[in-house]
Amino acid sequence: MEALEFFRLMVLAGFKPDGVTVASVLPACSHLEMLDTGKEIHAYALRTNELIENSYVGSALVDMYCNCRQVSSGRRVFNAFLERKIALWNAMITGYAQNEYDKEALNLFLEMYAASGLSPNSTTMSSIVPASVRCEAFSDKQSIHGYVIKRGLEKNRYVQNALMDMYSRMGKTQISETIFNSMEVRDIVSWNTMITGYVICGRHGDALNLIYDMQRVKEKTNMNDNAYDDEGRVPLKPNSITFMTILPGCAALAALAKGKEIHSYAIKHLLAFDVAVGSALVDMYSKCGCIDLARAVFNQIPIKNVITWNVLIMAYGMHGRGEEALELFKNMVDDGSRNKEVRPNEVTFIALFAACSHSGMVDEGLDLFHKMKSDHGVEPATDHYACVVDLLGRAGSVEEAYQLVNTMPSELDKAGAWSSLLGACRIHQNVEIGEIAANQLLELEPSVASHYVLLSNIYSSSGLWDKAMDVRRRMKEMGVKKEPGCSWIEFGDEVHKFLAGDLSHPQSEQLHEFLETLSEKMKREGYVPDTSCVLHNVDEEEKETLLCGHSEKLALAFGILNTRPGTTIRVAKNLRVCNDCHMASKYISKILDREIILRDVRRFHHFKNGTCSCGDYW
DNA sequence: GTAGGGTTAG
Repeated sequence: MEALEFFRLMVLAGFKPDGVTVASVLPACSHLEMLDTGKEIHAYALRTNELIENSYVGSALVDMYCNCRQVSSGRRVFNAFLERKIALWNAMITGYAQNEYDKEALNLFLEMYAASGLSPNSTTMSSIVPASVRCEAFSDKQSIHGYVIKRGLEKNRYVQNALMDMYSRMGKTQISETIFNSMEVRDIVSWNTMITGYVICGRHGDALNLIYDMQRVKEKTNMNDNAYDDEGRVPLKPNSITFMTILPGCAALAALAKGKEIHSYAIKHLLAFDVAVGSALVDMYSKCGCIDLARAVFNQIPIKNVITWNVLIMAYGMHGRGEEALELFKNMVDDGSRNKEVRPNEVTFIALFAACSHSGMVDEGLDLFHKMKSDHGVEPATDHYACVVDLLGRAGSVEEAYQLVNTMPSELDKAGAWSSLLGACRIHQNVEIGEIAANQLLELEPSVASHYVLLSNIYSSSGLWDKAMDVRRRMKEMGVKKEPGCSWIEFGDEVHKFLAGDLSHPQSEQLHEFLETLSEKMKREGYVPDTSCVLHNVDEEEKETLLCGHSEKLALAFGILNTRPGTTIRVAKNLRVCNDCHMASKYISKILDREIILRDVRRFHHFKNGTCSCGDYW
């Protein structure tokens, strides 16, 4: 800021800023995204031949325009230069790449090479590598590594970081590791890139280990000081990017113990109260089944934004606590009247409708839907319709839900709404409307497995076996495959995964035996296996066996067998929980006196003493 | 010049 003020004073006082002055004040405009001031300086430079022919001024102008997202203005400045130095080429290439004009960046790179005879340097390559990664038209990505070596740029930290990222995104984490391990100097970006690489390929344990290592290296470098960032400081403290990379991984895995460790690091590094990290923590706790911890973290974040609130509203909704979600929304609106950072947005309403839907609060949800535009300025979009159709349909008003789909504005995509409607028809066994919805969906999204599965289930639960088989056949013909059911549970340092009917787990035999004995005990208490979700053309006894192989039951059995009596069991699943597993979990919670927290793909089920927090409404 | 951006129904 001061630099800019100084510049103005200088001009006002009659001094003529030279190229050096202008080229050093422009980066300030660029950094602060002060486009108008930047334009003012550009206009000033245009009045002086000496200035506008200065290549450094040109590069700074290109950079300023591109940083203010005025890429075409940047290109005009670039074009005006006939004699182009490498800094000018780099400014334009980087400008393109940072605005994701990847093809343009690559074309300019080729042009630079062909037309000017200039050799790309490390700056050029650290923009070209990410641009080529994103650019689909550029297929032989790995060849760029060879090119980097040919140019002797493979020892540059920025280029190495960019290459590591490239390999991670190509699924070749091992090569990223090789580069990372070979680096003489690593900075925070190197570490974060490697951590991200591990998260991308699902190696969460390795990602976490790297955060440990990071802190050890920090101690080492404090002594010999061979790693530094741009300002020459020792940089190897995790930053907010580190935490935001790893926390969603913990959330997805429902890895509570790991999440808590990360939380303690975040506290240690004074980042737990950062709004972005804090929001990610709230989400992590919520998705690990700890709604009260999520609330506690939320309460401690001093400055919240709309995402922080949305995360918590969503969390209460997922846990079936709709009343509290609405209460939070009131607080949010209240807070938003003073702070425009927390005004409800389109995601807020999705979270609210989901919360109402999970808690059967139809009237409250509809009321919000009718007021969202008038009271909060949020236009109902296609996703909102899909949620409200779900809200109505799930509660049994299938006809009304159908009417809502029909009254949707024509410009909106209806696939989501049809899909909600189809789901409702499955729950309430409405063949007629289900067929209508399915016909639309099989037209719009012929390769989505769930549409076929839902329709087939609607038919078979109404005894229309032939039609059900027909849909299955059609699905097979289309080559559409259903995502296999998968459940997982954190145990010790690892997350154990189970697929439906999985026999690969080392304790597999023991788990199946245990489930069979348990099943007998449950039957004595009144449990009747619900075989309706097993569609195979097999007899009842075989259906029961198939049910025992459901992934959530296997994960649950694993948890019970490997933890002390009374320990709460937390299981997560990639699909919705099936009727029978839901029922069985209720019995198990009672017979074995265990709290079971089961997260399905949409919401939580807290089983305790024979009942579920969802009230059997899901 | 290189790393991420957290929340989203079915």
